[in-house]
Amino acid sequence: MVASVELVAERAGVSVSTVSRALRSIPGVSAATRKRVQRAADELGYSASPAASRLATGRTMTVGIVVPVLAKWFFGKVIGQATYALREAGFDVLLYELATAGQRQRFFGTVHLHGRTDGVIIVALQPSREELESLASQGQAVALLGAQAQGAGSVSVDNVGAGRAAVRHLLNLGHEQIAFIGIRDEEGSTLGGVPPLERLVGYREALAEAGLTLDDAFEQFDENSVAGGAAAMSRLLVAGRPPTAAFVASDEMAFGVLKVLRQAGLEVPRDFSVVGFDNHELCDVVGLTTMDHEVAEQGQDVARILLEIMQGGQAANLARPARLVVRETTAPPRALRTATTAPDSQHSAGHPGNL
Amino acid sequence: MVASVELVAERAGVSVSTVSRALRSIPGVSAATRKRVQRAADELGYSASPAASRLATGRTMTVGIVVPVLAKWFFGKVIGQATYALREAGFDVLLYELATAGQRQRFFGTVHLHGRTDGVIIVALQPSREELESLASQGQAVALLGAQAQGAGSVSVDNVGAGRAAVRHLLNLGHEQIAFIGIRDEEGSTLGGVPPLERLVGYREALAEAGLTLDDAFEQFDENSVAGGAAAMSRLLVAGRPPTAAFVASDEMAFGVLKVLRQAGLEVPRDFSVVGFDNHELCDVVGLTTMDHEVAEQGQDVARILLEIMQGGQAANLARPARLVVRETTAPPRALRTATTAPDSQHSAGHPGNL
DNA sequence: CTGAAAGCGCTTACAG
DNA sequence: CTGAAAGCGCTTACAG
Repeated sequence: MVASVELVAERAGVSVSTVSRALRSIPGVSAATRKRVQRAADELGYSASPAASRLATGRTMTVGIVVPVLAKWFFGKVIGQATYALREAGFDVLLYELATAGQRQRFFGTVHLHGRTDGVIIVALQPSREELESLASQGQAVALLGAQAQGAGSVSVDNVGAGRAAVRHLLNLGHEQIAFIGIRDEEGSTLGGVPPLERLVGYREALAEAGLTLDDAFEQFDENSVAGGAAAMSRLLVAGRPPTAAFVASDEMAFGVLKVLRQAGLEVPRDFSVVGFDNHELCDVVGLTTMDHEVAEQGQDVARILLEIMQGGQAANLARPARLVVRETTAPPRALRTATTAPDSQHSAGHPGNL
Repeated sequence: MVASVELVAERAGVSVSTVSRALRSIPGVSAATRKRVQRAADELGYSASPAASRLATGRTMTVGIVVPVLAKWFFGKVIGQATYALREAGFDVLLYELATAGQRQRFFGTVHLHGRTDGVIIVALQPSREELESLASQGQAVALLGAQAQGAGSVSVDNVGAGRAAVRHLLNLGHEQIAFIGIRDEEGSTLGGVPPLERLVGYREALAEAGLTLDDAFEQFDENSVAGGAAAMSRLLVAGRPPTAAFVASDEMAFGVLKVLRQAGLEVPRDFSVVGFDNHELCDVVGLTTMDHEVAEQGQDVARILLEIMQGGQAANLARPARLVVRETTAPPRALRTATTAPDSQHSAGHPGNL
């Protein structure tokens, strides 16, 4: 049902070599012939067999995108943006979801990409040296998002700085009992990537700089989801000395935090402040204060960087900014507020505390 | 860097034909030889060149997934589930985002899939007869999610019935001024698919059955996003005769509706009820009452159906259920409530109405 | 059960 | 500027 070069050559009255050259805009074909070939190809609805060209050239014009999970806003956004940029450049994209350590092992332990893709974008996964070597031996160009590695391009965010900024915002509001809710990696794998860990470092740095002591009980980890955030917050609620605010390493977890807080009868930000991370598209709906790190741009950047590598360019390493987006989930802690705000404050000192 | 059949054949001391047969578990190879070949292949880290096998067999062991947009929960969920099922069956997945009418035209107007995929899953897009013919001429098996067509497998939901159920819930609570907020298709294309239209039909049917008259001003359409829902709700707020409830065709739009309501000082569900559609993972966070239609299952089903077709089976057409999930955004309308609830109702009849 | 050889449909030196 | 031919790395009748 689909034409071949021979058909086109016959119809245009030239050899297959000429058809091949004419259609791929290779110099050394007269304008007239080129036009004739083009028309014949159009009339036949011809499109070169990808398998045959790949076999002949060794190039696949396809890129792989590897993510730890598909059904999350962050990854959907990144994939969407990267895919768009890749398609513009004429590349197809093959999708790989590595949700478990087992899948990850199988993916890197097998030669699968060779002959399927020319390069691969790895999102939120820190590949080991062996994994990187496997990719290299398969002839893959590689670009990382949210990680860095020798020989690979990358785009990342200063997560330590961003974490510190988030906590500083809370400190500046007067909070001193600040918790951290982070992403727990599944079964010891690094599926969640390193950024979550860096955010914890930023949290600790900010507290240390403020002269506050760290409290293990204030650092809670759980799976990166609404349920995970809710579970972590629930643990904080029963702590001996309850926090008045929390920096949550992902917006989705922060949504869960907000939910638990509401269920516990605590009003945000009156009774508790929370700042998230990502600037998820639904932050606006719940008014979540968060750290924005331009996810869409990261997706485009990582695609551009991979494209450059595949064209023989240098493997660029890009650092992207993060910034605080203040909405409605942060405010001074209640104790402080009653002391500093106007005397006619509606929150009397005798207000029954919920925490 | 990657071994070829010849290398393996040499190492195992057999011909390439035998290697090929042994590795693909084709009968007619002695157990001993098979074992020897397998070992040689393992030692060399051999994996058949996909380009070469595709050229020789005509099969790609790859499936395409086409969605109107990637960065949305619904599509991420569907893709994730379908991808998992496909991978289990040994297929790779190629991703295509058709966000604009132009992209759609280019995709179907060109022979692109031929030689790249054996079949394609099309999500939330109603392909025309020409588009279907193009896919068929390219040798593609096709399965639809959220649409139906001659010769294609499909999984869909009774959207008319689901829409009717959603509205009936509102009617049963006593609402009589019920609005519909739907998805507006971009520039006359059917990128949004038919389900949103069917939900409108269900809405109208329910109202008609209840003996209520339809009001054009109560039917608002906008883009399928938080912003779109917010814009549509804003239009409803300035209507001459304001509604007391709305059935919103997607949860994301419903989130926008909730946001506008809150900004307008209206309390949900006290002043206004809303029921969404999808059972988005974040419904739980905001307490949105919605219609669940088992999105994950739909993703698995459509993959299974495509797999069956590619194995030469019948193109199955599956209908899936939808059900109401009551949370916290629906209640009787205020007027009714003050009249029917206990006399000591805290909402006095004289309460200043916001709508 | 195993091997030699043709063929899948392109691309690309090599000649002219 | 154009064409004949080899080659990319598999698979699969066809013989044996």
